[in-house]
Amino acid sequence: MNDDIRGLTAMRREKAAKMRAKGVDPYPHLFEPTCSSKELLEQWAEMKPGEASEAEARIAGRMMSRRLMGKSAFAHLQDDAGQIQIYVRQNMVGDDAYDDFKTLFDIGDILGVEGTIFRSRMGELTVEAYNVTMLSKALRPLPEKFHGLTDVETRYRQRYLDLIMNREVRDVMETRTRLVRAIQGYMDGRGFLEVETPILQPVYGGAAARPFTTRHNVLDELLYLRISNELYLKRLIVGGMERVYEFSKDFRNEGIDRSHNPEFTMMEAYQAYADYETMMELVENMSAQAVEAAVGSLKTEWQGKPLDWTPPWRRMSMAESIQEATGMDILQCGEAELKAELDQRGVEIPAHVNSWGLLAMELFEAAVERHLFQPTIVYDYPLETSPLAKKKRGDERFVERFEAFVGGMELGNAYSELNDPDDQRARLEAQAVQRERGDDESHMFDEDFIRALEYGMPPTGGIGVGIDRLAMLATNSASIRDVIFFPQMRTHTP
RNA sequence: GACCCGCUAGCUCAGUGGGAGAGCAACGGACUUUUAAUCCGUAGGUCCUGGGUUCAAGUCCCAGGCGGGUCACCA
Repeated sequence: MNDDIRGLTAMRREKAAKMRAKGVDPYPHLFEPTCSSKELLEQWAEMKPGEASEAEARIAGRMMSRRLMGKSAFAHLQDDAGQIQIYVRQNMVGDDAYDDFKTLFDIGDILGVEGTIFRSRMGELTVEAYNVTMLSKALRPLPEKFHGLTDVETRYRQRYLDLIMNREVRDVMETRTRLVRAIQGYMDGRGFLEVETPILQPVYGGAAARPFTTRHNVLDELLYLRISNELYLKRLIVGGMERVYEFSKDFRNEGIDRSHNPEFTMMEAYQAYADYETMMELVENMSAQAVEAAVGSLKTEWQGKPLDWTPPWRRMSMAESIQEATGMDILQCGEAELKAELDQRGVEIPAHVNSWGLLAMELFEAAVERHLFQPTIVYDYPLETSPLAKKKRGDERFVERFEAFVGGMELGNAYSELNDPDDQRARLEAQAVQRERGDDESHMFDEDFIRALEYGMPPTGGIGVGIDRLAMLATNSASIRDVIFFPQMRTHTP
């Protein structure tokens, strides 16, 4: 934003110019370190304070601190693996080089150092330099060394600065990557094939949400950024690919809060010749295995309370869960009683919530969902809530659907997938009616998807798991912004 | 979208209607095992923006911006 931060940037630019005047490039092309800070620290772990070695090392990193003491100086370099101290002595590097280090180098610069190993009297392993090279001159100053960078807005908007100053950020993101790797390993091991399906879709579906829109110029067509990849993965099941999964970046044009980012990651999986009970076992075992691989334990902490991922998870029907929380048996209640209970709880009922099933869902969300702390599977949802799920065997008021809740958040959603094309057509037509009544999040009608089902889809179980939320839970991060490198922010208008 | 809180030096933060401050970073000087190095000195401000009240506004009021939180929305 500021071209010159109170003269600090201009001063650093001048230093770069002075280097160029001496024939030294402040942005040289290559420097090849022989080891990392971490490797050195491990290799010399046994060295005692005051000891020195002839062994040489070449390291590189960002100078994070510096202590100038006349004719010698200590500094810390930070690299990918951590930090290591360097020692620069005038009669070792030479008068000119030492003077450059003092006057032309700044905290924040990226340096290359060649030197020998010793451990200081105070016990810190140190590289004594005989050569210090500027690898990249930093024109902007780093935040203060002790308090670092804490302003959350700056941390999100300038994540690179956050990463330089706050090591925990990278630890969280590394855990996230380990989760993803572990899930891929789990799914691959069960014979699933990882696939990719379109992000740009002419008809969006697979979820109830408002989409982002865009336009293809040459086709002159309106396109939607996917809110889900469900209908494409089911087309693959129709095509005879019996086990598929995809890590899908989905986009939903809704509010932003601690557990919602407009662009987020969902892992969806579909398995032929399976149903929602198969998926219950899958989500428990997959999540548990991923969490254990990522953080080393099945027992984690979430917002001050212990969380135990060990399968099997608690299971109850939605009706049971409502009865437990409110004492009401929704199976014995009509719409009027549900409405009365919602009124009493101060819940405003949206216009499109106009049936027993939708009212029951409303009550579940208001009274139960946020209290499901330990991993819990809630199954059998009212028919109207899920146009893509099969009706429940033996009770057609419900569908074979479950959601998994952890820490009061929805982690996953699964069905015995609807494969009767005529039933599917009827359900999507009912959604169209809902849409006309003002529910702008109801499903679009996807003619080609119906056509695919008309060729025959085997009985199938499917599931979607929120990867950002799993990462939040595994790393005890209170906000989804802490597990996404670049969370959505309003554009600054100066 | 509603309500609450925050926004002061590069960073972290004090600031009681009347002189805009500290620490770190920077700049100059001393110092060859320091590590929040130490010591002496210097410079650095759109107090988020715009109005208003007042003799006087960083401080009080109104509107707006950005962020955080709570709620609403949220397959």
